[in-house]
Amino acid sequence: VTTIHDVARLAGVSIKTVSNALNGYQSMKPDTKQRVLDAVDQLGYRPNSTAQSLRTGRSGFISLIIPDLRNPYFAELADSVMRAAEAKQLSVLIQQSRGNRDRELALLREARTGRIDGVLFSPNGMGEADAPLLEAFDTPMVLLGERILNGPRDHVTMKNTEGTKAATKHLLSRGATRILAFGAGRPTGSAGLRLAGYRDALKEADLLVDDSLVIAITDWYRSTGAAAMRQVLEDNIKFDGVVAFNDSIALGAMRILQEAGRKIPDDVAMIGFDDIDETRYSLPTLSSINPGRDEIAVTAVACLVERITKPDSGIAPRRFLSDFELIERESSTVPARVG
Amino acid sequence: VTTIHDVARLAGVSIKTVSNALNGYQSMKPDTKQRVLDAVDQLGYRPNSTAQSLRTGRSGFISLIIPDLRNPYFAELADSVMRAAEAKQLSVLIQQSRGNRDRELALLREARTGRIDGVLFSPNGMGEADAPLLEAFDTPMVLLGERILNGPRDHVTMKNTEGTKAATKHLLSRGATRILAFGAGRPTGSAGLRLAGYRDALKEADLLVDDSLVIAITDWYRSTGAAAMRQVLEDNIKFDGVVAFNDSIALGAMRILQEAGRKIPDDVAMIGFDDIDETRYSLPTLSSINPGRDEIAVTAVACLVERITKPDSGIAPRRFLSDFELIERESSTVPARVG
DNA sequence: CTGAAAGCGCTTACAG
DNA sequence: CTGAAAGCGCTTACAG
Repeated sequence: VTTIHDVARLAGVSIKTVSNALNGYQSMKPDTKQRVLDAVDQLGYRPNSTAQSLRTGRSGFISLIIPDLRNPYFAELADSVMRAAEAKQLSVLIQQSRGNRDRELALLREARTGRIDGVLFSPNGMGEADAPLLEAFDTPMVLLGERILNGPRDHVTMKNTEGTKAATKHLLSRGATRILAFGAGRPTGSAGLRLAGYRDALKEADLLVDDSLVIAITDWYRSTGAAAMRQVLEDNIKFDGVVAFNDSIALGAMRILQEAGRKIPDDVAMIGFDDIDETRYSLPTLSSINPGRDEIAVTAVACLVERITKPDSGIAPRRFLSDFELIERESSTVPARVG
Repeated sequence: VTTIHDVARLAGVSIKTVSNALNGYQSMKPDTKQRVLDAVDQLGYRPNSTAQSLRTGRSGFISLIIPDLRNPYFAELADSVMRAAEAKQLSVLIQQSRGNRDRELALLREARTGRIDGVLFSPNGMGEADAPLLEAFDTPMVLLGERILNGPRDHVTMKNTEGTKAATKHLLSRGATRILAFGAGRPTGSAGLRLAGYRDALKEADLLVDDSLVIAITDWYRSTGAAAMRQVLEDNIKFDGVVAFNDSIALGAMRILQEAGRKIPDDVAMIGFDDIDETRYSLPTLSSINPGRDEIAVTAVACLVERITKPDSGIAPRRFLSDFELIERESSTVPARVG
């Protein structure tokens, strides 16, 4: 392999001059610089980034710890984060915790071995009670998601409550009167926050919450959404709108409704949450709340970069909420477009 | 930060002894070792992996270059690769080429800066014609996918032809007589190979290929599958089976069929290809060809590790084909299970 | 504007 | 069984 010494020798300068020419520090005599650059080209020299890393203390890597890449939401988040990081010349190391608390802790510990400049952490196994543990990790860190809301770290998340509130109002404005809150479950985390938004919207419209319309679903997959909707139909619950707390359960429910002969949006108007790619491909396409994934990614990366570059700025943990956007698609359009 | 020198000082030994104790080389006096380990614990010392990397010439990172993480097939491949790599103590750096040839070349070049031990490359922008270019990269590399079949590198892929052949025979054995080859397109790559399998199966059954049953779809998404199926219905083509060349187009087509009142599998039996997670959640669940993604991942990683550890073994490029498995689900079951 | 030298934190022949 | 020292390939004060 060719090193900086080979280049220096060929160009007839010291290695310092090679380094300067490549990194653009200081002003140099133009022809010296050119000679170096020519030598670099001729040898096909590429600086060894491990050595740069050891010397500068920066690797240019950040890690993104998420539960599972097979979950479309996280795959898309990862994509957004990679784009945001690229703009800052950072590479992203995706790590899957599989929702396992021990793995999360192990990954956090691993981040301290110097090959990673900072961590974007979306906890899943760890919860609010573990917040104090995070202080033990001196790695720059930004938290994502709703599992740890009051940790000792910067936190970037979305407007869960405002999002479902807007979704609910949207269906109300389309004439729906009996709307399912589809996906309630644990009182904490996203589910609780999103249910609160549903309640807020009804309250503002001077409507009472009918508890039989609040449908519990703990894990939010296509299959659990389908199963829950099957049960709703069996229980003969009357409804003309569905605010689903994520897109997957909405898509699962949609198929069941259609098989039962209910037209969407004519008989039942639907809206999901997350705005995953699939919502653009389903039939009908699914209205959804875009929680601002790109903004979350950009903000989180910017925050992390700040923590990395100013490790002891003494700035207290900050909270950021991205703006959401209601995306209207066929599933809640009146009158219904023909597919 | 604490370094190996701090540990050595506290334990009253040289840094070499600390290194030995941690890496388990050679036999050591047990109590010396214990003293070192105690010091490590007490200081919370973790070796700096960048320094290790510079010294040993290994980073423990491999990169996986894929077109797009938002494509479920690649998200799942990435997951499989990460598992396989973890078993070999390697971390995976996922890089998205977005199907762009220039980006692919840039990522390949970047891999030569020393922070990456080897590359798992699934070309998309680059094609067969670019195969010679790959020789310019001295990085250990294993090719995935069907874009470059005869490159100068190890290649791990799946039994495309055999898979669709089995799928087609499966539907024939279920009584289907007019089966769509759903997703033909470019003659090269997966589409061509999979169409060949369809033809093989018909030939073995002494059936002629009816060209009106060969449906062209260039890009394989849910939406393009839906559109193609709409067209098929409009054209009034008679059929009672669908061999889809991937799962996404099958899922898109499925919805259109159901909206048109066709029962699956009673009126139309269906099978896809890839066995993505979604096939387990759709209604009906979708039969599919599992192309052996885990085996591909394990083989590719093993191959790459061999190339990394024996860079000049002089072994010629090798080809591996994973075994496939036909997964029967509701969409091709006779008689139909009730969902 | 450029060179000689130190040092980032490790591992590993080389001695003893 | 362990220590002193070299060196992986860079960047960056320190001189000149």
